[in-house]
Amino acid sequence: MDQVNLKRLAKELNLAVSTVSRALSDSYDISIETKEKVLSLAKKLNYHPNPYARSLRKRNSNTIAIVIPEIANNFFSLAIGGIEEIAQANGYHVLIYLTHENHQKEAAFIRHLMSGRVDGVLMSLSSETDDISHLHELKEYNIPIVFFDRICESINTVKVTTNDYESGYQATKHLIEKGCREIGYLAFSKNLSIDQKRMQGYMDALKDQNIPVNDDFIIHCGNNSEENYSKIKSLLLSERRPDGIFASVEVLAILLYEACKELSLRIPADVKVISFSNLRTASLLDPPLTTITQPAFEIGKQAATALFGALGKTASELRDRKIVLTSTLIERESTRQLTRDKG
Amino acid sequence: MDQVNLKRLAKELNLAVSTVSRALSDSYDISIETKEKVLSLAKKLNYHPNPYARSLRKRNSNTIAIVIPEIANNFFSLAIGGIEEIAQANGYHVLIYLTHENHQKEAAFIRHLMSGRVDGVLMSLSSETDDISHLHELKEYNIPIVFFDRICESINTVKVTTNDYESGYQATKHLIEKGCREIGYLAFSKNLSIDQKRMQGYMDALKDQNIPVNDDFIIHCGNNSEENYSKIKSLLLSERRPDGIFASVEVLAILLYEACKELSLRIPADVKVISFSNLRTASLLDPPLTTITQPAFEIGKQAATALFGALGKTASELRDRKIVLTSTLIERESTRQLTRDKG
DNA sequence: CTGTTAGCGCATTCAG
DNA sequence: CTGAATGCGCTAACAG
Repeated sequence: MDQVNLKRLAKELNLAVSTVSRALSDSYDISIETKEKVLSLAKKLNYHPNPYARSLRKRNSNTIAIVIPEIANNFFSLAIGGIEEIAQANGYHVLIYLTHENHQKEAAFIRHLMSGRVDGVLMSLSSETDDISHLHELKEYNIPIVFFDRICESINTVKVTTNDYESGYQATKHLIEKGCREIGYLAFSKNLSIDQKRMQGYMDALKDQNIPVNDDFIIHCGNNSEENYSKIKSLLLSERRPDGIFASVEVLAILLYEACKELSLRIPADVKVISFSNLRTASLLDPPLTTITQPAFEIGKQAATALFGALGKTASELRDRKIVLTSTLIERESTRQLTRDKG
Repeated sequence: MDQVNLKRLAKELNLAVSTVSRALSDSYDISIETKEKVLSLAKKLNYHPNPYARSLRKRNSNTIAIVIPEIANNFFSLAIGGIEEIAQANGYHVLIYLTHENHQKEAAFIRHLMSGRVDGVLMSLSSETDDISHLHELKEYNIPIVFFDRICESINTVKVTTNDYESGYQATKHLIEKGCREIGYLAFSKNLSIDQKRMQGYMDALKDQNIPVNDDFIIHCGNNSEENYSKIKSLLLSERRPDGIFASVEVLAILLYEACKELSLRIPADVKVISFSNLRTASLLDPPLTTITQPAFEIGKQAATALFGALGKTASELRDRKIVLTSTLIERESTRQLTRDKG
């Protein structure tokens, strides 16, 4: 089947290519009759404008990129859903790039995006990233970027997060109020400001209650799940085992649960747990997991909305600002006692 | 900053545009010296070829599309991860389109993709889709499509699934072996062949054990979570409550757990549950969920690999065939008794 | 080994 | 209201 393009339509209708083009874009100076003729033929021949020709000509792509560490993660899946919804509503296409927490890949993706493939970028930093020259370069190309969750503080743009410091403070305070005095913290990455803030909240909450910070209780995890698991086990097996643990990210809470199970430690009798998490099954866990839940979908939507707000504009409409959404502490009490009594 | 393109490089080096182009693509008939000159200037000026100009010229996009119902779903997240890995390895870009189980959206996306925006499509059908004319149209445009999981039987192409019939049979047999005689089935969509097959496995397993199929035990769920929840509750409250339930998809298992909790029904004492599921926390649920786990990541990889195998080729290399991966029945026994004894 | 020429399909100026 | 001409940035055929 021959390509059906403007030239083809024009020939069949004895019109100029430019006329057909304008008719299809509903230009005001085309007669209604020719518009109808053009449109009906276009529909009949199943005409689809070539997006790459259009992008080349118009110097925009109607496409954005999402650059994130991983996707098999409740937070990011939900956020992508929010982004995609806004993108769809704006007629935009969404490219997705997974860095797998790898700085090299992240830099390569970002550098590629300087080619003009996308009109804007939505990004969450990889945990490995400490050098951010690639991000500065992208800015020089005038490609707008909006950060969400794992933001980059030192780039001037819109950053969408939750109230990480306050949440960390609140989580720790929650454990203290539950009677914990020896509270562990499972850290995820020194590079990420979200983790720094959550940890700062943790430390300040301890200080405010005159509980000394014990560095042995702060476990620095990384991207190796096996290693994280054994570090967590070590913590649980240490002489002075914590009576409460705050996991800064969901995946560490899951490992913690697994480790407790392996070691036959009871949650919350032996150790109380709270975690940042968007687990849908948090209330069904054994025992239920008390979480700091982020409005992930909304974060995606806000980030995308901020980006699209800047796309049409002239200057960098993305003036440096933070959009801070509020996460929710959801306490989930075990119903097991209840069930057992009934059983 | 002025655009840096081939013309610019050519001018600065007093070369023809075509020479620069060939030097950059490492053509064999360019002298090493000019190649080096070109490459060093390109690097110095931070040259990035315009992907849309290239796509327009070369009539390919180095891009594929993933069209799926949703993303906040363990199966699809994992599958996307697999797809993305293969795409990255092949230097391809990945566009993502979420249909939200909506047939209209699905058809609109597919029709848009006839424009040539992508070189191929990876797809999982929306549960609403019964009319598949859009898929036939896409085929006419010679855009290869590979289905995974929620395949479309009547389109001739590669289809990647798990052994759904056998898994359904096995799951049901498992419940029977556990002593269940009144086994419910939570169906997800009449349109989807995976559900039909799982259900057929369920029915055949019952028949083989001379257990009559009770239509009241087959609950047809949809895309409305509230409704599904109340249907599940009705099942659990029915006079002749099932003693075992097979959930055909993960989300229904979660609802089932929640309903049991609300009704203070004990799993597995009152009702045993098995489900298709890729929940990472299956073993941490209360009680642990016995699952049929699909190799979701591998499914994504296989689907992508099949698609890329066809991209370079001349004719439709996607001859009609099925790739069937094997899902795993993972039985998870409650350890609660154990824990309680120790406590 | 390198330059010239000719489009890919589209949108947009400039003429009528 | 419509047509002719131009070029977005790139690749590829054809010369030399």
